[in-house]
Order: sequence, then structure tokens, then C-alpha cells
Amino acid sequence: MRITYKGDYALKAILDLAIHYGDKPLSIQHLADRLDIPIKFLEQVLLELKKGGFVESRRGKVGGYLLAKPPAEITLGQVVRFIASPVEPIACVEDGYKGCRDLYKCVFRDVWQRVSEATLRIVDSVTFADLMENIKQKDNGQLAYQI
Amino acid sequence: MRITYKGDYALKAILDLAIHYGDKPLSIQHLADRLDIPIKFLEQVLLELKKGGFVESRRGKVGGYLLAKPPAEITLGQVVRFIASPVEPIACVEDGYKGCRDLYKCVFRDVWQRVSEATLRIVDSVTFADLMENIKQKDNGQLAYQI
DNA sequence: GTTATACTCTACTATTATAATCAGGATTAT
DNA sequence: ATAATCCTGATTATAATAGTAGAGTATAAC
Repeated sequence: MRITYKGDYALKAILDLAIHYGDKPLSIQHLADRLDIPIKFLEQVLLELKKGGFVESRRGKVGGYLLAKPPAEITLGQVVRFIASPVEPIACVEDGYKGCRDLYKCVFRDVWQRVSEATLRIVDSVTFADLMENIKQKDNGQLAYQI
Repeated sequence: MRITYKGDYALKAILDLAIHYGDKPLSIQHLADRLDIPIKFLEQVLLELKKGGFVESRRGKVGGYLLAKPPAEITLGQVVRFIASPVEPIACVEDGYKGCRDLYKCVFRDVWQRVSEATLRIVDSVTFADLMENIKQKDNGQLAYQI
């Protein structure tokens, strides 16, 4: 697994929307400013997240983005797998890989498999509600606005 | 952590040298043929591995490469950290990262930290002697030549 | 119904990482 | 000597990543 800027932006945007879950929509402009993300890039990311069912949007004057589900129902793993690179650490599970003559005998693959599983166990167990809780703890019971 | 072809090649070359530990040197040509790696690319990889102290080389007519240490003293983690991309799944531990305004409060970072640790626990616990043992088990007590 | 505000969509560009290739030069056993 | 082998540095090709640009569409408010 490798978290790119795009994935990082996606996670932060969702966290911000989670913090404002139940409120009015947050505009792209607003999110971009708060999260320090190039606005046109964030547009693309949010559109993708919408297709993935993570967020909803409202157009027009009081439009913006909303979290599509309660924060407790979205895990880091779901977002990472959807928007970022594969969780697997190596190409040998992907198409067209030709580094192995006999994949069944590859002893490395077993190790990468274990790494994948360990990674998934972690990212699939963390929800955005958990992250909000962590923020409160770090910030004396407040939901910090600086992400 | 993301294993590239380069890292994959490095690991396979070391495994092959481990299998032949105590024998005559293996030439780049030989390794490239057996492992199905572009020879000029493998040259670069082996040179790098030499600088890292993983392998030794002999020039001249019966030259080639040798493992610099017993297979039991080289872990996957050592090689991966040396030759491949960073084990950490994200850029926020690297230089020049500007996706966080306040790194100390970043709740994601804690998760990536846990992923790193879990990954390291695995790759640091596997030696090339372990891998050789696994090959034997997969191949009815033989050390398979097809990697 | 006009307008301001916001999202939507498609295409393009720059930068970097990855993978591979090329052309020789240096060393050493025989 | 010479053939086999490693050594060195430059170059190229491809793809992924990150970011930019601009025209279009929907909607709430007036």
C-alpha cells in the first residue's frame, strides 16, 4: 500500500465532511481552503468519491458536499481501496506480471500476502468515527478545525 | 511499502545466491537467465546490492557474485529498506510533505505508523534461510531451481 | 426569469519514478 | 594475449502522479 497525495486528500476531505456530518453541505472551495488542497484537484477527487458512494453533492446556491453515510460506517480501508493504490505491496498479484516463472512456488508471495493481510486488518478496523474520537482526545474534547 | 520490479529482482537474486551459498560465484549472465531479468538491469541492481554489503563480486574469468553473509543473517526487511521504496505507506514522514498543517494532530499518521510497524514486524522476521526452507517444503525436500 | 453560486465534465500539461538500454572501460584466470 | 567477467556513466521509454484550464449544467434566491 502506498498512500498518494490523492488518497491523502480524499481521506482528509471525508474526515472534514464527517466532522460536519448533519450540518449544511461544505463547498469544494471551503474544503480546499481548510485542507490546503488545490481546488481543481479536489474537485476531481470529490467526484470520484461521489461515484464510490462515500459522499453526496448538492448543486446551486447553498450546494456543496455531504457525507453519504454516518462516519461510523466508513472505514479507512474502504476509501483507500477505492481511491488509492492497491493495498497489496507488489505487482505479482496484478495483471501482466512476468517476474515469476512459477507463481505457485514463489516464496516471496507468501510474505507479501501476510503483509497485505496485516495492513487490511488495520485499515479495515478504523472508521471515521474513530478518527473523530482521536481528534477529540488530542484536542481536549474539541473537534479541531485544523486538520 | 511498494515492491517494484527492481526490488523484486534484488530479492530473487539474493535468494538464488543464498541457494548457492558456499559454491562458486554465479555470473550476472547466469542469474539473469535463471531469473528472467534483463541483464543490464540486473547489473545495476547487483552493483547496488554490493554497495549495501549484501553481496560480493569477483572479477575476471571465473568471476561472478557471491552472498556476503550467511542466508540466515539477511532478512527481507534489510533488503527491502535498502533497495526498494520506503516501508512507510505515506509521504508524510518524508521531506517536503505539505499535506498537513499540523502534523502532531494528524490522526491518519497514527494509522500509517501502525501499518509500518506491522509490515516491519513481518519483513524483519523473515530471513533468506527461512525462504530456502519454505522452498524445500514446497518442493519435496529439494531446493527448486525455478524461482 | 435572471443571476450568482456551486457542482460537472473533459482535456491537457508538467514532473517524477520506474524500467530498461547502450556503449564502452577495467580486471583477472587461464 | 585473450576471453570472460564485472564496472561505470549516460541515455531513453513508459507510466504514474499531481496539477491546471475552461466550458458546461443545475439550483436557490431575488
